[in-house]
Amino acid sequence: MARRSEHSLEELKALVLSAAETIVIEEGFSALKVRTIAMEIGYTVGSIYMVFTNMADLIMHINAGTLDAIAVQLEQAQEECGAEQSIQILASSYLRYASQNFNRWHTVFDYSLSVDSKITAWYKEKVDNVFALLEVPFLAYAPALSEDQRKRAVRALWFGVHGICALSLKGQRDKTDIDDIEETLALLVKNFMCGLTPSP
Amino acid sequence: MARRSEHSLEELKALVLSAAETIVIEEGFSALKVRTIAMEIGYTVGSIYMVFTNMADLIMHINAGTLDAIAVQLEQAQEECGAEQSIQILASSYLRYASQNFNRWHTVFDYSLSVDSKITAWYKEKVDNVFALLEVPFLAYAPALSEDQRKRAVRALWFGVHGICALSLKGQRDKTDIDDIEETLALLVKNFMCGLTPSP
DNA sequence: ACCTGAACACCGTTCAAGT
DNA sequence: ACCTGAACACCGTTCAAGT
Repeated sequence: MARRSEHSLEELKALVLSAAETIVIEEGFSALKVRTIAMEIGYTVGSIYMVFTNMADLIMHINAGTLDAIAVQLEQAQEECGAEQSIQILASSYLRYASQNFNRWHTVFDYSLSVDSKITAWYKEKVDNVFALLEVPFLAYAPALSEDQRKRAVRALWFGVHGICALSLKGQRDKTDIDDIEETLALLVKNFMCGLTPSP
Repeated sequence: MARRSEHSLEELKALVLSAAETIVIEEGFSALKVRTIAMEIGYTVGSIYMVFTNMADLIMHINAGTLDAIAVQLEQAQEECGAEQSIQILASSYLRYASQNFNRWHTVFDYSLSVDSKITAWYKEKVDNVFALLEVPFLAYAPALSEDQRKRAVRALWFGVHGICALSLKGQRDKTDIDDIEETLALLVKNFMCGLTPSP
């Protein structure tokens, strides 16, 4: 065989990425294997290494797509309302995304721990993009804060929101569970915002 | 060979667990392999399966020890002071443990995701034990809260504290980094506590 | 009864060989 | 130039065989 040339390298890369995303979404990160991807797209294992340097590279691209999807979800959630409610809505939206796309969402944080400083600039940009979305309502809520103070406040609250999502979404996830997590999330946001501006 | 009988099964189990803990502490979870453990204690792979049903079982025992160590660290940190400062100290102590024992600490949360509802009662008890420690200062700080409200507040703040530790401790961890994380942690705690009791 | 170690069914990655 | 697939160096787990 060899020399099929049915797809360009770019097309092949897209095929691999798409198949890999489907596997992660449907079966989770632990089900992602080179041989499975190859079978799924009708190529052999070697071909995957033509378009991705290794699994870590492929996973980083999967996670980049997830970060984009998270940004889209957060953008869509924006409404005309007060700054505190904006932040509440962003937190709820983040929880909703994490809950409805658990495997995909989880892979982002599962993986970045094993990367060891190989995070590229374009990837970091996608992370920053999500954080930039979160900063907006903070600017409206507490305009008196310095940029450093605001960035720290965003980090504190958002890492906190993520922590609640991550640790809460481990067990079974039915509708009542999600409502309960959302209530915990709302408590964190409410208390935090209250402390951020003692005299509104 | 065979029939060495140099150690009882209990002693063997302790040997395996101790060697495994050392590997996790020194090289991290990803370096933990049955063959390495076996070599380290002078037995062969098969012996490990005499005392642990599989790797998941062994890891759960490693994590149980880590949870105990966290509880000890939090207990030792207790001081004679106000309730809010107590919580600040607990949060700092948790960060200190996570930072100084990163590999071991990280394994607890790395792993529990892949367990799939196989968490035994005695393990859950160790988790509850840590949470019980955290509840104490909340009882002093906001005695008016119902038990449900207090438990939710503890979850909200502590999952938040954990989130900050987990996401912040990924990059390089030098002393200035830790100070920065501690400041973020303190902001979360301060704001949260302020919101918890609007009129103290 | 205790312990071995070969065997099995997996992994990710490479690269000489084909067209 | 593109693609294969055998080969390599790993994994966790099992279990017939030894003493």
